[in-house]
Amino acid sequence: MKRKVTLKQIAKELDVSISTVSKSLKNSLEISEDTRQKIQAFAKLYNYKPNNIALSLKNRKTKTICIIIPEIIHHFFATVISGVENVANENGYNVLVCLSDESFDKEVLNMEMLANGSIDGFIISLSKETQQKKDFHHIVEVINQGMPVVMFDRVTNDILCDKVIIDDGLAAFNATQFLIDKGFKKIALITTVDYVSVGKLRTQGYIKALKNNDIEVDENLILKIEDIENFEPLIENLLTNNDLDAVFAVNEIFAVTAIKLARKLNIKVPEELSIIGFTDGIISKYSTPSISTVSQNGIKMGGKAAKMLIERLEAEDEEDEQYSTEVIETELVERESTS
Amino acid sequence: MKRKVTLKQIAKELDVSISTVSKSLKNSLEISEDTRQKIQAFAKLYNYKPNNIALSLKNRKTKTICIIIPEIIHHFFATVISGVENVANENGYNVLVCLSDESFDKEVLNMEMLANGSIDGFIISLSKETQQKKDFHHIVEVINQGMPVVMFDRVTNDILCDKVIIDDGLAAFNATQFLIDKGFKKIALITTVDYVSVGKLRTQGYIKALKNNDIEVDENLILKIEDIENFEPLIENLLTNNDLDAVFAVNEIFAVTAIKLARKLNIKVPEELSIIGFTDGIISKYSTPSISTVSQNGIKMGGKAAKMLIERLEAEDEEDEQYSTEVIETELVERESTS
DNA sequence: CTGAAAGCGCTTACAG
DNA sequence: CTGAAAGCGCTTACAG
Repeated sequence: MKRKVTLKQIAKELDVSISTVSKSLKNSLEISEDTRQKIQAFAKLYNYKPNNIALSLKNRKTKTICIIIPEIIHHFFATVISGVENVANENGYNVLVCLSDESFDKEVLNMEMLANGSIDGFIISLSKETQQKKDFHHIVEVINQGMPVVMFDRVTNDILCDKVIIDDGLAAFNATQFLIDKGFKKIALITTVDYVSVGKLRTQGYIKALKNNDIEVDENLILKIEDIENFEPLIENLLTNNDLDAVFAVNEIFAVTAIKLARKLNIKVPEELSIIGFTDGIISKYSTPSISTVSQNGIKMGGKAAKMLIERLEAEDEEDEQYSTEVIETELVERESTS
Repeated sequence: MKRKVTLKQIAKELDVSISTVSKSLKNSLEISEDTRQKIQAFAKLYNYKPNNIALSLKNRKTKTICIIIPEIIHHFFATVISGVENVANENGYNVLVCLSDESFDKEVLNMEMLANGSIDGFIISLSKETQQKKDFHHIVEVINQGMPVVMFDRVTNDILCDKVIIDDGLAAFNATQFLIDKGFKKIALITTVDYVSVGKLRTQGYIKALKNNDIEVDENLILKIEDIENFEPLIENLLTNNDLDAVFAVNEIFAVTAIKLARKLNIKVPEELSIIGFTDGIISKYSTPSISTVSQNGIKMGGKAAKMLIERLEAEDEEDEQYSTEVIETELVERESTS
């Protein structure tokens, strides 16, 4: 077991100074061809690699960025990580992944712990609890310290920073319009409670589409789900008590659950009921029938977020306080659950 | 924008030495109650937090561990990350996630980049390509440098280190036996090529179960899939050309694809064909019919792996070179696709 | 062409 | 009770 070799050891071994070794390894012309070669050969032999931590301390940057997500189990977030990884690696950055588990405290803890020099910047999608509390002090603090933050998907207007989102309202509007164009009138919405930013926006898009087409908004057809555990009876009720034409669900789980319950209730999908989901994940693809859905390109979102963060990190002029919000386009993927 | 405050600045501001500040903040009894209080108050006011990088350099440990996985999109791996995060965080460790994308080169690059002081240890599941090449020099090197490595799921006997696995052979044996007990004789296997360690072991378990029950092993019923892209025709062939009683698939995707193709071919599942999958992921749960499967508790695997790594990191006596292999129990989850 | 010195931000054994 | 010094592993402006 040979420990990692350091400049100091090489210097001692070769009886030169540490500076000479350092410069030789960087191929500095200051050093004579001769000693350079000797030192480089020796270093290669001992497989010398500079210590990253020492470099980080010296350079005051770590070349690692952190992405904080609410849940890794959600396919969408896994997808975003993948996108972040790709462009981060391309640019020589490492990625630290933190899970908030939808908890405000864990989100705060993670940020505080890492803001002290461990990383160069954050990419974050807010936890539910944070969105509910509307307490963003931890993020503001980090930004005030001069550390760049890019928010994605679950963002807030209360914070000024770079953001990458989809147009949730428009996407929901389009999905609903798609159903209306098929001739459907009784279109139910299965959504989240309003404090989840994207859920609220999608609800608004749904309502707008109905109004635009002079269809009355029936509150009984709007199901806002709070508890992620026991929502099946609620959906079952919705399906049983209303003679629905179609359902628009704001995520995969709600959509696939609606499909399964419809089957149980002997409602044929798509013949008697059309269903559209949101997030083009693995469930939508492999469900039977497969689910038509609004695709949200997580890889692209993650890639864009990483790009924005890295550009800010490497910007020379720190004064450039022009934050921007990038909107990733979505598209409606038609599959078996509609028409 | 106030930059992070350092010990040096506090010392200057309060006109004491850096040592005094450092000690005061650690509540050292060496320092008088008085100055301690004064310094602590000041530090709190300026929200002083020690710089992690400096601590890492000083302590020669970073309190961060890295997990390298082949794919984050696989629900199972996402699940393992979650398990690692949990116990790592409980113990004050951060988690760096790296994706090898099943590529040998990316795996090597990731390890080499991080082995130079950035992290304290690795948790890794081998990429396909690495398993095919059987080239493990990067892992051996890291271990030789004294950095602990824990392998999970896709492991190799060629490396001595801590491991956490499931008994793939036994689990496959049990799943096959379960089908045999139902009275099925023509049981097909959809598996991976042999160089994927877990695929091979599962294949062996299947064969052993058949032999144990004096059922002839029919090579035509064993489908080894190499290409992850275009395997549907292969499965369709398998289903069409053999009058199967049951199918055992070594992962979710193969299982759900078999179900979808059976439906297309008008073969009723489970009435005419029973199907068992592997890995209790989200697809199995939400498929129609839902899929009976061998559950592989990723959270538990990840947690165990992290525990083993951290224990080794914090072991006093470095001489304890007793590596162990933990086996996580699996269970057969019965759902709609069987019987 | 080579090396001593200062510094990144911290800790701690040692002097006074 | 307080502080100067050395050190973690590196880089670089400055002397010689």
